[in-house]
Amino acid sequence: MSTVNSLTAEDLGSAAQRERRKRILDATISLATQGGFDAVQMRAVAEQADVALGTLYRYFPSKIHLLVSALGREFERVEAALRDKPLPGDDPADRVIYVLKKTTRGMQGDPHLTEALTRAFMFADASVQNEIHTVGMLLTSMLTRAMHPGRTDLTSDDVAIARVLGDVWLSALVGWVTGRSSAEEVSEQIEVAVRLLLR
Amino acid sequence: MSTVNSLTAEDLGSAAQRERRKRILDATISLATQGGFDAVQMRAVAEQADVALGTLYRYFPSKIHLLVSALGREFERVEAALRDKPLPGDDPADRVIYVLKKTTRGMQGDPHLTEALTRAFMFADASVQNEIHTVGMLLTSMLTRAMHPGRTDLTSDDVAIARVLGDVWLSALVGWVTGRSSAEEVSEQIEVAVRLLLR
DNA sequence: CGACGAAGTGAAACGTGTTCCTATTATGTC
DNA sequence: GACATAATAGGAACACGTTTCACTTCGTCG
Repeated sequence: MSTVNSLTAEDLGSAAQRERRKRILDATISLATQGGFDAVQMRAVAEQADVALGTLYRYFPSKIHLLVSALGREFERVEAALRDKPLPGDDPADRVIYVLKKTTRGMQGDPHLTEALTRAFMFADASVQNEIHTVGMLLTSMLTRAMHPGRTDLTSDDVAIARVLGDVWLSALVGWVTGRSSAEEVSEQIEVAVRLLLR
Repeated sequence: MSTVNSLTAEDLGSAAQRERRKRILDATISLATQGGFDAVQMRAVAEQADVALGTLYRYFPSKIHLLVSALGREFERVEAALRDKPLPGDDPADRVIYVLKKTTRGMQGDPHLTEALTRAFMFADASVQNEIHTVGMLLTSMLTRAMHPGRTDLTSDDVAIARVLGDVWLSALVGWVTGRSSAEEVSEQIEVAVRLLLR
């Protein structure tokens, strides 16, 4: 494999290494929360994580890898939190709207963090494929579960709809992050897309 | 107005200035075509456009402004080319697919250029609002025209659908640019979205 | 024509992502 | 415990976007 990858938690043998990785991601989230994309400076991350710059680059080969990995970890938390409880809402549309809006509200509560993670996600190129794929799968599976809780045999249309909804949600988020649309507009865009797609 | 803006063609009084602006955008497109986002280096653009670096920054306050402005100019060309001829296809779905696929094919013929412009569009923040807005309007109007040629009274659903389609198209393009999906997958994503939305 | 302000030039300098190199420290093996 | 290997620290150096500044050129007005 010639792709440059971030070291995942499983790759790391020793507890000290997992601990280092965690400190790095914590520092990333902390800096991103305070000042957004620009505040996540590699030297600052290294210092706050108490790690040398070279070590940081050994764990994450670029700032983008670092931020997308952090996004992945956050998304896993969200997905895990949603996985267990049953979702409110009587039909797929209601449940999907619930999930997307709840997630959106969560992100809007942390504008800087959201800005940093979204920008990174959008700027990522092919070398970040793995990390991106992780996030994409989590998003799709959150949406399909909301559409059909507990169902394992999804039609290709189900998956296609989930994908389109994911696209719309991401675009809306980018619009919000970049100051082009308000929180209400994001909400509305999601509702409209859901209404158009889930009947 | 406190926003930092690119100088638009209309702002520029003298012919020499319009000429400079054109040279800058030409150089941008040329470099982007050869080597993509990374190859569009501000010093290189300035040199190729035969303009001082400071002047380049006076015309376009950042690399992102520069690239999004270039995207706007390219989009205007495409939109103008489509505006006049009648579109093939008997129903809205066929015509929308025609427009999106034709545009997509055009962009895929110039992978580096597409990569550069798409990355810039996705990375743009609030300070690029105006330039982004131009592009967004062109895209929406291309799509609504494809849906209902010649119609002026569009329903809010028409606009909403066009917007969702635009989102899907952009996401698909980002996926392609970043090596996550193939040209066929982009095609397919578009068709699926159109099929789901236009009935 | 001459003066004055705006626009353009050229080059230096700064900030931050990234790379590289050497010395030091952990880690695992016999 | 001694050694080989890998991982980390520490820091210099490089690349490119961006800023700054002193100077020159251009266009316009009196």
